[in-house]
Amino acid sequence: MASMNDVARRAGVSIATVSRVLNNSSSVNEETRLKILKAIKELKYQPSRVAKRLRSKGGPGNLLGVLIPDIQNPFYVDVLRGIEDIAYKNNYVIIVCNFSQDEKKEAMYLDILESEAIDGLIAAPASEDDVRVKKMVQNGLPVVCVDRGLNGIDVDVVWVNNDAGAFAAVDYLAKAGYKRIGHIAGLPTIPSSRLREAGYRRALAENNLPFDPQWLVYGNSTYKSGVELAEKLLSLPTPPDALFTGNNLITLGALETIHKRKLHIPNDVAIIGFDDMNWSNSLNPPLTAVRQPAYEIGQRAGELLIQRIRDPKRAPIQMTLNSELMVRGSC
Amino acid sequence: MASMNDVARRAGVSIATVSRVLNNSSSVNEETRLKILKAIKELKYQPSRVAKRLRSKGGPGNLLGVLIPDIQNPFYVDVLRGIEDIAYKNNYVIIVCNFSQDEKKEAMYLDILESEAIDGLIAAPASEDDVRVKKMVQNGLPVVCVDRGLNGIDVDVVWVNNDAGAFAAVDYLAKAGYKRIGHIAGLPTIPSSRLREAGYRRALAENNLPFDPQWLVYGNSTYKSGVELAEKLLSLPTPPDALFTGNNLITLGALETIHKRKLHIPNDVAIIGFDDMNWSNSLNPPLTAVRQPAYEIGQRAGELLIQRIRDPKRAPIQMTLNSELMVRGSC
DNA sequence: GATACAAATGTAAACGATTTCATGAAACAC
DNA sequence: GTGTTTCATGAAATCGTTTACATTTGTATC
Repeated sequence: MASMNDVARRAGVSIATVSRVLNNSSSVNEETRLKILKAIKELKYQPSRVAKRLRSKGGPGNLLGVLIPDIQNPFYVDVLRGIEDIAYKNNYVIIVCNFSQDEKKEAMYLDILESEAIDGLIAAPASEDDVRVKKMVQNGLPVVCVDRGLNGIDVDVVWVNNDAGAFAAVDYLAKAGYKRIGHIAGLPTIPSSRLREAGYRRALAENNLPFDPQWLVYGNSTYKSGVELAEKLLSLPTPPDALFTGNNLITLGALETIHKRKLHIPNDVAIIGFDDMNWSNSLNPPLTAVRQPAYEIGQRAGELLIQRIRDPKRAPIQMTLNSELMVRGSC
Repeated sequence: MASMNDVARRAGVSIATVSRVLNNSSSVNEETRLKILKAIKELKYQPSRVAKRLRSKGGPGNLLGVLIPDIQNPFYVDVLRGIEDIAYKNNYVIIVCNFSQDEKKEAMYLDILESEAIDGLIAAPASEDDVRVKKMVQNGLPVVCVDRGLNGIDVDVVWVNNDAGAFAAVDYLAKAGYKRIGHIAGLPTIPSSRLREAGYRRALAENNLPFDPQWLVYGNSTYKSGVELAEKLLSLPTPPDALFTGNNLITLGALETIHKRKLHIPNDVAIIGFDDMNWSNSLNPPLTAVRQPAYEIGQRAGELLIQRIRDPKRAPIQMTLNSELMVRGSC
């Protein structure tokens, strides 16, 4: 790899001049300018982003960190896609850190990101009291949260109205005549899980349905937890006649259990899931789901982050996107 | 962020000694050693990976590039997971480059990766004649290919036996009595697509089924292409009575079309897909599919890459994992 | 007691860029 | 002709490491 020095030598100028041409920072004679450009082409010179990053901290290192809790979850993959699209368009690359809901792994990744001198971070923190992420914000690193906020700290957030989305789903079930609506919730440490649970409870209350604690179970937001908790609910003496599942993976896991038990949806048990997938229509039966605009969440987060990198003093924005109930055949 | 200089000052030694302690590269007095460790702790010093990478090229910068064609494809997400697991265990982080099957974007990303001074690359190149990836191999960068190889270049590859997997699927359909087996193939520029097509043709031949070109269509391996090409095949005067779909997304797209047309699987049309998903069982009906061990592919690729970084002269390995036909209800 | 060697540490150059400051030449005003 | 700008460029410091080389001290060898 040719360095700036090689280019300078070849063009017969100093590296300072080369740098000036590259950043057209100040006036340089047109003739030398062309000489330098020629040399750059001939040597196929490419500036080293590493050197640039080391030298000008706080300057544009063009590197972002993305911290997500579970890359198996299609929701985060879509968010990631949105981020990547925006990042790429702005000449940023992203380091993907999947911490698999493991706080130790999360901490390790945050250390590394700091050490990599990233320009900004998009994170779905492990909890809203996530000390490590909070500290990074306080240290002045541009941060945008997705799906979850941070307690007591003003930070950009992009999310959906989880409470309203959950309410819409459960309300729909109630109005459709289901009386024993169960809920498989995600990790209670995750704010969005709690908000969805709140929506669930509120919908029960407003429809005068009793809340029965045995029908509310908590898992860790994985496929496996969906399988097992559905098993648990459906084995009850009086099992729910409808399920509201807290996310993508839980839904798919629950479906697995329902099918294994040869139960008919929606006659034996109805189901509405939080998170839509573009193949929800091909499920058996087509799944009714609360759609989060995941890709768009990623895009918005990416845009906010790049904005904040350029203007660190902009006041924090909390962006709430709308969820939408996609009614299909599963209830 | 504290630097090595700060540590040195605090411990009353020179930065060289600090560096020696950190890399325990040569003997340093136990007493000063402890002093330094204490200073490191007090200052919460963390070495800068950027500076390290700049200084010692070829040394361990602990940064890998991953170049994948389509992050929407669950197959690659699983591969990515496998890579990430291994990378994380070895203190590497990965820059994820999703080029969305766009060669220009791929080229741009490769430039950037070079400029980021990555230690190694795991790539699913756009084609087996991918000039840019080839050049990186020739330049001595450790590279492992997944899912696809490179023509005329000896390079580590991890993939499955695509031909055999496809054969097994189509052979199964034939033996089950289907006579008009259609195939929605992926991009013919992708080696794995061609191998799957070869397996398809071979299975037809060995079962004495005529090959009808109108039942073989090519798309770009996306969900959308699955929707549209299934539409095309099923609109033929004599439509296929069974479909073999070339990948994950094509399968899901084809299912969408089949359901939209209210066709019954497998009575109206049977389907076997390449690529399994852990929720295949929840599809309508449970999907028969050729399973690729995607997560394991990622792990193996990660291991090979780290090996190669440590020993660049090791002879290239081509690792072929087994695919498996998961028979369920869709045929 | 001079020489040699090992251990412990420091000095300074390098990696590849950016950026401040200095310098020289040309242009202009008086 | 001297002084002041302006334009074009170069020299050198800097970012935070690693590492080749130099230096100091203590100890073993003859």
